Amino acid sequence: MPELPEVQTTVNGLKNSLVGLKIKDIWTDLAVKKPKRKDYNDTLKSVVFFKKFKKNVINHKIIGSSRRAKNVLIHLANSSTKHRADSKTILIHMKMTGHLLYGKYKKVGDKWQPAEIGPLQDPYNRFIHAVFTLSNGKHLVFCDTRKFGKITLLDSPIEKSPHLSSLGPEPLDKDFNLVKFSDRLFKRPNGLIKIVLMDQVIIAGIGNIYSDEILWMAGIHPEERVKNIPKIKIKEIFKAMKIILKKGIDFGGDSMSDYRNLLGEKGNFQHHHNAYRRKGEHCKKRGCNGIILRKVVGSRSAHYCSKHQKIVIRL
DNA sequence: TGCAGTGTTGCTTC
DNA sequence: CGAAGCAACACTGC
Repeated sequence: MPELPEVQTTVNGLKNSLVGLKIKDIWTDLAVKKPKRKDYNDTLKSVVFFKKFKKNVINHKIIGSSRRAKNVLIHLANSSTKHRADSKTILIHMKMTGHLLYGKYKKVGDKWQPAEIGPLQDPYNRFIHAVFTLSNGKHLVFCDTRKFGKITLLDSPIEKSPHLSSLGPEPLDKDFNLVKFSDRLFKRPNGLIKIVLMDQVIIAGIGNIYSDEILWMAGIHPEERVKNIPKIKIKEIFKAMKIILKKGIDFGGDSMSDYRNLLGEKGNFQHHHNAYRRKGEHCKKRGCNGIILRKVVGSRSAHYCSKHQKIVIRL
């Protein structure tokens, strides 16, 4: 589930809790000799990579954390004071069901569990597949029900890495303005607006929940083709994008499903949905008496108002 | 009990 | 090149 606001919430937690600590050990049950997919070869799902990863990460100090698209980045201090280019960055992509947790953990048999009573014991915080032991005796834990998540290591400069190089601009960057936004969308003039908004090459960080909410606010049908959207409506989408993503961050992310923050607690954006997962309910837009519909668009489920999000008829 | 549905992405095919 | 479909995986909820 994690989209830009959820990843940002996790990164904010990492900045608060982890900076200055050293990584003392790493455990995972994901690594196998022969990964099923080529793209797993440089992730913790490969035994060979895991060995290399440990060598590069253990005893290194965490100096910061940041977000790029839906990726969590954990920046490590240089391994050598002589070679600046040595600095490494851990990249974690949570995909569908991953999240990072921080606290006291203990290993019981071949499973890890929280050592103390609290939010880390939430049922969705089981399924632990990687554990970083830190120099203060606490742990950074990666739990991921469906095991789609990706953990890898980047050399600097990180933007050159194939894991990041094809990503579009950050929607919340101050200098990402309406003209740039429009230029990005029109790289896919025939694309359906919902699918284009979620295309990480066009713009980074938007997924299914936030695209539904953005289009609801802008009053655009998810299957509208980019080339058919009038300029004034492009501006509405742009404004809605900035507002909705910031609101997501302000509410600490969306925990309608399994997302939890670094301390294992729920976010609150799910209480403020206007479209996502509201099928059959009344539209909340003032003066609108539409009903929220659900339709599969590009093999994703789209939610939109029957009345104020209609396809524009062009003559 | 069984099966449809689930936030993401990258690979393959056309 | 772009669009579409599926596979990676395992659980929840009807």
